Amino acid sequence: MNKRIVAICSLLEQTAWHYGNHGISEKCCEDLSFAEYTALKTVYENQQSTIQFIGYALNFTKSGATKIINRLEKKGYVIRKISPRDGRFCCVSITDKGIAIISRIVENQTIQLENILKHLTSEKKEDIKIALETLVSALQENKESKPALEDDLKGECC
Amino acid sequence: MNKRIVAICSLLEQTAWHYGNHGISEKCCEDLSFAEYTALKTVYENQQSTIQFIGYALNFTKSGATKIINRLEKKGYVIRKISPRDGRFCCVSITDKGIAIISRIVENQTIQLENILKHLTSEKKEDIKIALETLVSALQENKESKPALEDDLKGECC
DNA sequence: ACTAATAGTTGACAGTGTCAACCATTGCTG
DNA sequence: CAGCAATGGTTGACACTGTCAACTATTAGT
Repeated sequence: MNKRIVAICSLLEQTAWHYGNHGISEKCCEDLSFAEYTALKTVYENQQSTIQFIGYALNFTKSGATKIINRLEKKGYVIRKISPRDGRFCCVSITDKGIAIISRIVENQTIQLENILKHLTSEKKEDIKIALETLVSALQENKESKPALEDDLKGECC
Repeated sequence: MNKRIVAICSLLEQTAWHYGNHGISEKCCEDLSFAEYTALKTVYENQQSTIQFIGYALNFTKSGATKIINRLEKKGYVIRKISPRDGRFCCVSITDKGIAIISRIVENQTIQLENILKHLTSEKKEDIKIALETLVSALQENKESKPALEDDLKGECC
């Protein structure tokens, strides 16, 4: 077994734990869980997302997606609209309040991470960024794409 | 706000999501959740861990740690023993069955990750590894250490 | 011995995602 | 155009899982 890959795997798990629900959420997600924050960010980055799209992005079932959007709507961070083009679809978009909290959270996390990485040289930070980019895009490619979703619903369901 | 740090933050969140409960667990953790797997790995790497130590490693309360060890014990992956040195302590150690499942999971994940990263050159993989190492050790340093735990209980409570 | 501190356990509870069944809308077919 | 299948979304029952607060048991200090 390739030792380097094993090591990367283990490192990824550690960062995942740090950045998952048990590292981040309590400190800087205000009234959002990590899942809710991720969902909200998805909506933020893909205006007029459908419920299915959000579910796909989070690896949730559609009912899971419905519920998380319910919570976000109740808290005032997103709004639902029925698509005029096709009454079955639901267009979820972020509110100003939603944008505000996303900004605050990103800012907080950035400050924290900046502090954690403060001892590293600029080059090292750049290396980390590039490495993560490579990794994430490799992960993305690996995720089997649902063409129907990708093509049809990319930000224009309304 | 430092754009590079913001980017790293976002990338970390994405990998965290991939490697957290919603990416990994269903595919290769058999009958273990990601949390249980992490706990088991902690026990594996720190024989004779106390409950508190496991809780600390996972960012769980001690009652959370108790429960996760309960589950692992019921499944036969760890055993409890009361410390002969101090009857308040609980020494948790991994069983052969536990070692076996850890090995299987690590192997599966390695194969998966190997596949995901197969298009990258050896140098790039090395870069990723080094970058993650830097990051993880920076994260580790940041985690305020509980000296009492660290000194007293490191693998020798029994 | 009495008291305080510490390790661990327990039960009630809340948050959260899945499953299966359901409704509503649309599109296809004869 | 009627009927039916396909699709998007919602709902309620459920199970899992971690926290909180209260508890027991053991040890250490005076």
